[in-house]
Amino acid sequence: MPLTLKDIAKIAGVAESTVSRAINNKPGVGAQTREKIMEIVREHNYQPNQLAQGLAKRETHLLALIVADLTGPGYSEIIKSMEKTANQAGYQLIICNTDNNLAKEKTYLNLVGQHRVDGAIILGGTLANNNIMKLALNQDELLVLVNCLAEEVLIPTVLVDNARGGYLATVHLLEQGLEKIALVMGPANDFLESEKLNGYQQALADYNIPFREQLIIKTNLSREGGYNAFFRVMKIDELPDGFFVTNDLLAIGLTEAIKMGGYLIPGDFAVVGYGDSIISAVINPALTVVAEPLQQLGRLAAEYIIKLINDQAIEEVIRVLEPELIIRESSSP
Amino acid sequence: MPLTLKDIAKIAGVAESTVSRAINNKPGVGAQTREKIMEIVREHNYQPNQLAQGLAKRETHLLALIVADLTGPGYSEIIKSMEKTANQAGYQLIICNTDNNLAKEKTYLNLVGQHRVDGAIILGGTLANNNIMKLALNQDELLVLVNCLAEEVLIPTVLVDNARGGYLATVHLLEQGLEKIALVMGPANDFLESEKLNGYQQALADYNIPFREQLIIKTNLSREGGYNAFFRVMKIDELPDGFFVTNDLLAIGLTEAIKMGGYLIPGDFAVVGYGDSIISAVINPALTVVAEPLQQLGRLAAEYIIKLINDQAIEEVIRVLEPELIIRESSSP
DNA sequence: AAAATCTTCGCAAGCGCTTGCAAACTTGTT
DNA sequence: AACAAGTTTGCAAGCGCTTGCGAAGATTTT
Repeated sequence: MPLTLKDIAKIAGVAESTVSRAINNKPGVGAQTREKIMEIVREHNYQPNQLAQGLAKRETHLLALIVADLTGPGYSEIIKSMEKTANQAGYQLIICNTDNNLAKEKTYLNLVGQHRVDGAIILGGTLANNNIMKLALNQDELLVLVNCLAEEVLIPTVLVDNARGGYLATVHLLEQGLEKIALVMGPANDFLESEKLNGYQQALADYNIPFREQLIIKTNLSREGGYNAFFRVMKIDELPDGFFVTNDLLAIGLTEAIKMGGYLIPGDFAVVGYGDSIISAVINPALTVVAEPLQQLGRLAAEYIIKLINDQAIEEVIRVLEPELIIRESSSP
Repeated sequence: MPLTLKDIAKIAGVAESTVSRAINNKPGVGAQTREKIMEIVREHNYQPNQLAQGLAKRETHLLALIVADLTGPGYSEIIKSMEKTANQAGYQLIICNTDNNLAKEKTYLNLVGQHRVDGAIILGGTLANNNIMKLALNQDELLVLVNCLAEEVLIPTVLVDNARGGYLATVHLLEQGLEKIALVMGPANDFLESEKLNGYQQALADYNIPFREQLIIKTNLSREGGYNAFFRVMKIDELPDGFFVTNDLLAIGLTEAIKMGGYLIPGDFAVVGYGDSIISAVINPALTVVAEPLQQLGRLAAEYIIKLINDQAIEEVIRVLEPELIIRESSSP
């Protein structure tokens, strides 16, 4: 059984309140009394019971990390840096994997409302927007969004400029002299995906290349999706000379299909992927990709939520991070 | 401000204790009283404050997931299934990434001792053994180990039979008629690695192939490690005809080196990897691997710790799961 | 040296819940 | 009709901590 405040007070020969004030660096304790108490605390390795502390102060120092699928691309990296930042500020992360299950989602979002956690971070994906909204409308629910965006309601968010990413990728291909660039993407109702499309279009416009609807292949974000996309594209009248693929799995499938078709990358088709997972680096040929600042994403999210909890101002409610182009073999001239 | 027990009691016109008993399905509440209370609870969507509940019952329904590096291979998969299982039993996982930092490790392990969490799961890696021991010696610290093993002290553990994995991989290569099988592995002081070596040796013995120390390449578990391993092996007098690689990253590096050297897989060298990450499937050629039952690992770990918490017996203190061989191109005849 | 001010400290209530115990109420038995 | 036995409910203490407020002590002021 761990020591309690009472025990420390008894040992030190002072009242519990004095010990409490000493430990929490609050005024109202004499210098030598404080030192004596701290000495005893150190000696006995006393650590206050967070439950009791939380109950009294109405805070848990817990953060809910709500994510549809923990195994998402780059998520471990993001989460790792999130945990680190949170931890340094004295917070712990609790995992809430929703599996895209509406009920679980709701339960988890409730954690905040029920004062079980001090705040929540929603990471990526298709978390039901109305759930979020309902939560957000309860004024004091603290919430930060990472790599996703809420509609109709303003919630502190940190995300990557996917339009910029799409732009970078497309421009890179255009700069290689390619003009018929196919875009293989996921469902366009996903904000992240549609932004990439925007960037793609912007790039074409800047280079005076006409946009051709045919070259946009929407499929599901999977390996098969990528695989099939290639054969779908091969059916159109004028073949593309380059591919911009918005997702890792898609890229894998696509490159497999290309090779299967007996074509060479980058000889016949240049390919640019999205997301600097290890996969894109080991695939053959190594993929040129738009890389997202994963660590920064995680760190900022943690910083944001902690600031919110402490009633500190946030610089930018929607913080947009710049992606970066990593050039490898799959797009060399 | 959420409703409290008191509020519900007032609405129902009964004492708090009655409400508490009704909610917790305890005896001593009349049927219609109970129903009436539950009705009100539902209607107001009341959820007890876990902090207060925890304080009174001395339990938090929190589990610490202690892991050296969250981004480890297959960990997201394990964690996902762990979270699911824990959650179904009413527990939440809190992330504790130690970064192999001894101080953090200690702090996190303390969470258990300080009654901040009801139990802890240590996942993989090189968590300092003496830390664990010290913790384990405190009788009532609840701890489960996943994919690692404690020395000198018996702690409930669930892990994969790596010796079996090594055996399967090696036998598979032997069955292809290969006789000079190199083993590329991580540091042998890692129990997981040394077990694979044991399996390898056992397989050789069963097939009457002499063990040759030269063919064992110990390196660090990284891509470069794998890359360099190949060139180290090429210096020995008699070249191998097959490789058993104990790790994903290692396998990537090794295959790169092999291709770089102008050799073919599986033509010149057959390769078998370990751990069925997506990487092994997308690499060229697709890797034959020993796959670990990741989901089961996570689920069992959660089940174990929850059983411990509830003072239930555990079938086997050390639960060993069977790996499985997935045959792909890299080892075809 | 007494009064006024500041500092240091302890008392006690409260955070929201659980639980042992006794009071009140049922029901069954003779 | 009276009592035993069982059931249902409420009282109150306690989990370990924080914090407002007043008491005591130390320090300064006139």
